[in-house]
Amino acid sequence: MKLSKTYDPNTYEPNTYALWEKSGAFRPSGKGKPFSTVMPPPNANGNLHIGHALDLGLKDILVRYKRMKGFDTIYIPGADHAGFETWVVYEKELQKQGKSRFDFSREELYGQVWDFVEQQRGNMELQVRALGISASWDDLTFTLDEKVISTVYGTFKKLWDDGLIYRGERIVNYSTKYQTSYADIEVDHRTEKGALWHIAYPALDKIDEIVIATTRPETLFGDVAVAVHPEDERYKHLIGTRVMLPLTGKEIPVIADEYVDPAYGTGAVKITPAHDPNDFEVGKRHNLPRPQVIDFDGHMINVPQEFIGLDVEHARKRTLAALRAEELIRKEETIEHSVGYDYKSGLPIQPLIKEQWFLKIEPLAKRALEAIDGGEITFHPSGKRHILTQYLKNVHDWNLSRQIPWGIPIPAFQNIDDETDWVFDKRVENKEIIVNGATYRREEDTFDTWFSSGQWPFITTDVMTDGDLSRFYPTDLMETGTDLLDRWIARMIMLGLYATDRVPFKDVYLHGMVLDEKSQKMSKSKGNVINPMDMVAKYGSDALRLGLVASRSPGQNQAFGEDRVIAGRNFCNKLWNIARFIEGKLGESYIPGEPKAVTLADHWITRELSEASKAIEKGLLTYRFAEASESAYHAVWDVVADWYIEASKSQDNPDMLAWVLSTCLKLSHPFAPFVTETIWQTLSWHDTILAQESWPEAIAYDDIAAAEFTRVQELVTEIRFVTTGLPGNHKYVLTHHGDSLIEDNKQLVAKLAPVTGVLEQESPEGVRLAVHGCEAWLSVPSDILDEHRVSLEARLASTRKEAEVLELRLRNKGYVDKAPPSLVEESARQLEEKKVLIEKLVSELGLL
RNA sequence: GGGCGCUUAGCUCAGUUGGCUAGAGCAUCUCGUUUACACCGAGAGGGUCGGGGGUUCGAGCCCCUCAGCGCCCACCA
Repeated sequence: MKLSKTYDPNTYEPNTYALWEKSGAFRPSGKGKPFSTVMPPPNANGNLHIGHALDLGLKDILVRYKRMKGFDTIYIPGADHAGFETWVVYEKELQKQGKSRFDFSREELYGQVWDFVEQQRGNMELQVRALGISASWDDLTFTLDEKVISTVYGTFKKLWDDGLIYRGERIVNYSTKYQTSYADIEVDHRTEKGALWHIAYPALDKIDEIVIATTRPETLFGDVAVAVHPEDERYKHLIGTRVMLPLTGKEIPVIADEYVDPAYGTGAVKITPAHDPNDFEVGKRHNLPRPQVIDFDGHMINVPQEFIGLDVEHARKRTLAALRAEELIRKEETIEHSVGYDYKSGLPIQPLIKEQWFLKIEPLAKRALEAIDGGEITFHPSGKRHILTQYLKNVHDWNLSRQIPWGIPIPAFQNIDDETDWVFDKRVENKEIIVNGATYRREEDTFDTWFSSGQWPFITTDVMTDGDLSRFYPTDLMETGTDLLDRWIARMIMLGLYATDRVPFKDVYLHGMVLDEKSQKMSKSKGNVINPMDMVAKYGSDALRLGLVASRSPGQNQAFGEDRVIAGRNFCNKLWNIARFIEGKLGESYIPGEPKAVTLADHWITRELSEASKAIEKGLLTYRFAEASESAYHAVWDVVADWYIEASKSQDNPDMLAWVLSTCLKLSHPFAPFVTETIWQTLSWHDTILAQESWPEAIAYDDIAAAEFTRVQELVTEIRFVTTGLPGNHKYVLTHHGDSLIEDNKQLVAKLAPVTGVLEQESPEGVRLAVHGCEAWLSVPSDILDEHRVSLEARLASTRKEAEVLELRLRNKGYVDKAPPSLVEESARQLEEKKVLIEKLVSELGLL
């Protein structure tokens, strides 16, 4: 097959992927030790972003490597219904149509979103393929698949039976825009400047007063008490008395509670149980009522007429104005405080009381901590472990309820005659069910998406039903973004341990965010988002993968450099041209024989590729992807292309050439799957699939011959250095005085180095080459030798300095006594080499 | 209020049990159409590893300290 001059990825990638799929290359082989990883399911109706390309690509590198190493390998793909995210998108669609969620029943909405998602579901999966991800598509799991729902219900039932699920009225983080509650973790806390108002609440005697401090004056209508610290001398006399709640004519008690910090504000706090989590707790302790004054849509209720219906912001202004009019504001100070925002809408989160389903997290968190502390899970980078344990130590009960229709319905029913009587039942397609003669009405809320995602590893491997894939659990690797550490990783560990008694994965690898070229976070609003598919179209899928992986360390956010993608593209082209050269050399009718190292270059390349293979494996097994890919890059480019191919032009060995090519392809395959497979398919001497080939085996070589080649390299490099340093673009004759290495490798040297010939002479003349391993001269005429003197002198000076450093080191008793002997030997050897060079340089300068 | 991370060549970054004469890609300079590749080849320049102190035979790597950036967590009104 004739290959074009440059590799054009777009011509080959789709066909190559189709070949893989058709041949079943990505299905687990059923042979060997299992190796598994699970894809963090991308949003089914979304598009992949650059972070996905990194995320999916890193795992794929390892998966492809393990497959080649003979593991029974599976990469389980997924698609996420992305409950809330998708719902927000769909609700916008509804708005465009002039409709709202209240126009439909839950079933209708669910059906509509299902169709909406179904329409564009293919995109994401096509994009994953375009990235060359070797996923086992037959095992694709969508987060609303039957098996997901049944497993989630099974876990919920177990939690319910174990008394870990409870329904409670609590302060929840509520998005008034999207009309649903959030988990703590979904609230975006921002530190900002705000005002702290000191407001006087008059005592009943109208003479005394108590001044409270608040950032939220509009909630005073919901106040049920003023709290002070029990030991606070300033207020002790007021404890137990009543004060007037401004603007309302209500009387509220002054109570004592340890929660109050006497040093903050005025040391007196208004207590609003319905709109502040702390106040809620105080209210509970003191058995206070909890009137709600802000409604779920963010407007004022149960307040004096003039405030009814105002949104929070206006209510605040009007309340302050009214207080000012009554001269009750004593002070206004500016403070820094933290405000919770809706991460989606950017509006403030309202703490509101709502009855929700909660999961008692403590026992689960405790068990997760034990597993982590017991070393059952390894983290890369290891430091992230502490972030997780810190989270697990402080985590609060998890609110599982979401008031959105797009999700897994909570399988609970409420007795219509007894609102405290709830039963677990999976018949969620019914609005009402009869149990023991009583009618129960269905819960309308759905689960937080993370409740099902948190069970992903054991759902996708069918552990609970002991299915075919259960051998892949626990999975070997969980690789995802650092941002998902608590919201996802923590929950998978907790729920995995709870449901299966085993950790869901052995290793966690966390990558950092892919930032834009200027190290800024990518965001739609900044317009700096890089679409991975654009990169694939421009440079090819492999180039993108190589570019993303290069020089990237775990857990570290890092800028995206198109430079690196270009370097990746060039690497693919390099491979392509190595193949063109070798295939051209071998011809269409080549029949492979046993590769056997014959020439010095053969021995050397065998050694180099065997070392490269080891370096790549070591890199991959320690999750140092960048180092591994660099090893492959270096082996292909600097070793094979720059030296071996060139050397083969003077002495070739077809079977070795074929072996070198296939070894290059195998070693590079995890990092550049498309181009390597494409080339593999052009090889005339076999019809296998590279993705299913085994990792290269080392072949025998002679150490001495390999070392001799490196001496030839040193000689060649020196000739090149000297020649380019001289004026004019002349080539010279290389002469020597019975040096067998040079004499035996005349043609090789002449091929690699810019010389007009290699001659053996009785008394060689010209520049004596400062090379350690051999004795040679370059026939430079004396009139241009002077030009060489300057560089020679510089060379001598720096070599002397280096020798001096080595000498000092070896004279240092501490070094000789304490450093490892091999290191001392190495230094001594280096010093000897330097001395030889100095001697040569000195004699050369003397000749000039 | 807690925790984490970063500061290494012009740019983006590697550098994990301390042994480095500190690397890569891109950029720069010089030369080059040699039977694959200009998405190329050969060669070169460029860094007191943020500042200061310490431990050590030896520190980019460990400890202390200062400075500058960034991120995460948190129910103090």
